[in-house]
Amino acid sequence: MEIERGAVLLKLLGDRTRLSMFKILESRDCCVCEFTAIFEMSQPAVSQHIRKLKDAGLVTESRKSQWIYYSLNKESEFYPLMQDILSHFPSQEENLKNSLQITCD
Amino acid sequence: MEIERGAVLLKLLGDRTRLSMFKILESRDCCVCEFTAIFEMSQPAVSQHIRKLKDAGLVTESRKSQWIYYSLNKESEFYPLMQDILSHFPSQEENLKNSLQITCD
DNA sequence: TGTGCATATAAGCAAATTCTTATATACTGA
DNA sequence: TCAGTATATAAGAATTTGCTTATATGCACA
Repeated sequence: MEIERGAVLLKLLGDRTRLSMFKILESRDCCVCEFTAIFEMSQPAVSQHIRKLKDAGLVTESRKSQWIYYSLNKESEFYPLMQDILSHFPSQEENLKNSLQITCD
Repeated sequence: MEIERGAVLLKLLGDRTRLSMFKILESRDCCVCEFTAIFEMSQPAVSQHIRKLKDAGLVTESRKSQWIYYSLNKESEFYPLMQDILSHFPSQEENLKNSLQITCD
């Protein structure tokens, strides 16, 4: 992988919120409203983070009626590196628990 | 490793110049004047990048008369992750060649 | 068709980032 | 001790980032 392009990926992962998002997406797909609950962050803020990931081809979206679920894009040239990086971090179960009572359905 | 602290490392690596520096330091120690030649970048700019790496404990320095050589800090808690990341990138031999005629000595 | 919820996007702002130039410090060797 | 080289640091400017608030779009369901 090119240094130039790799640096872009690493910069995207180099943000607390986005890194957590990735780690969560590693274990299950999520929609925006879940992230707003998990991170106690405004909906536009979450959408803007996701936009960056989508623009870089790191995540894919699939609409399920009102909701849009985001997943890690396993086809991305960055996916192997992403996996390696994520393996160094603990699962974000705690964060997920925080949002259990607010899960959208 | 904590997400919070990991994001700091990834942000530091998420810069084209610093990522190249890391990759070069993986194969050999370097001093500031070499980096200025390799990257065709001003000396203060290089020093400021290195300062960030040093502050995060990612590199160590050792003075050799006039020159200060920087090395990857193998004792850093981040070192295993750094290694994993760097393994995805090609060696920076080309950049090193560019500076061969300018090596300081 | 109209209302409500989920999401996207735009515009604006404050803070962070990355340079620049200027200057200070540390070492070497005549 | 002085001149030259290597490096660090400070201050300032331009750019980028990550939020905010306001508004638009898309879908579901009565």
